[in-house]
Amino acid sequence: MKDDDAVFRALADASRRRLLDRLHARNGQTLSELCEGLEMTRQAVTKHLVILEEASLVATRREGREKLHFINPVPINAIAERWMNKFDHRRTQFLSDLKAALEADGAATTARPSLPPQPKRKPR
Amino acid sequence: MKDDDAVFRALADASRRRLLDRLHARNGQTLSELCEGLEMTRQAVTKHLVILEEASLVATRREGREKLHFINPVPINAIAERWMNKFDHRRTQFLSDLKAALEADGAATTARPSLPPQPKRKPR
DNA sequence: TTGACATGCAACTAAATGGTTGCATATTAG
DNA sequence: CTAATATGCAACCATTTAGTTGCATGTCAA
Repeated sequence: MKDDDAVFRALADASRRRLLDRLHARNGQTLSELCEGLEMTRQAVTKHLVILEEASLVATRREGREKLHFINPVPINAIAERWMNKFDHRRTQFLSDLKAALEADGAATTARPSLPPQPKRKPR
Repeated sequence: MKDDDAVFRALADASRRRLLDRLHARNGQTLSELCEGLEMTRQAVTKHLVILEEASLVATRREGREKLHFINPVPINAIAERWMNKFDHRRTQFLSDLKAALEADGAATTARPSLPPQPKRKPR
């Protein structure tokens, strides 16, 4: 699955996810419609949409002087499904690994994220 | 869901996804183990792992002089599930929108990505 | 036809990102 | 103890990225 990359990268940006949300709310919007109310230039939005297109997350059609944008649900579902399956059949295993790891006598970082800095033990 | 962002960004990089794959293959590996065979410095790998940790995709435990890394399947499943649901209940709608859009008399870009450049219609 | 509207293109900038090198520190094996 | 091993930290660098501005082009309505 080599061109997952484009999809992952496309989804990495919050503005682009917001654009997808907008299309999710109403499919087939024009560029200007998608720009409305965003604190971003039209050009910025254009660039985001291009990236979404290149990841095949959005398809476009020219309608006279305006460009309509449509969600393509396929790649996102494909990835979500693949990654879910990937982690799901081992999910309980991973969870018990994790639990064991965190409970072990070593104080896992992620479980206690904001511990005060441990006083450095005096060097030998 | 505000801290999806960290997860999406963490998953955006192919090296990090590869690290997750490695952990998926064998959970609880040390830093040096995770470095083996990668054409990347240990420091680079460390940075990637930190990003994965900050996204809570990986948890770590210190074991003597080595650091063990464990997959946390929760956030990735959460996101996958949420995005799948989001697009799934409208999936057929989106697909028919898409089909209609692509079939419309306008030649959609995404569907026919490598068309030869259309001869420009002569200007008025 | 003309002007307003919708989009496209290019050059530029600032900041984030992925990576490196060099050195410091902690732990374990002899 | 000492040396080898495992990791941590900081400064630095190159590239990518997200955004801007300015201008060009295409299309519609009056």
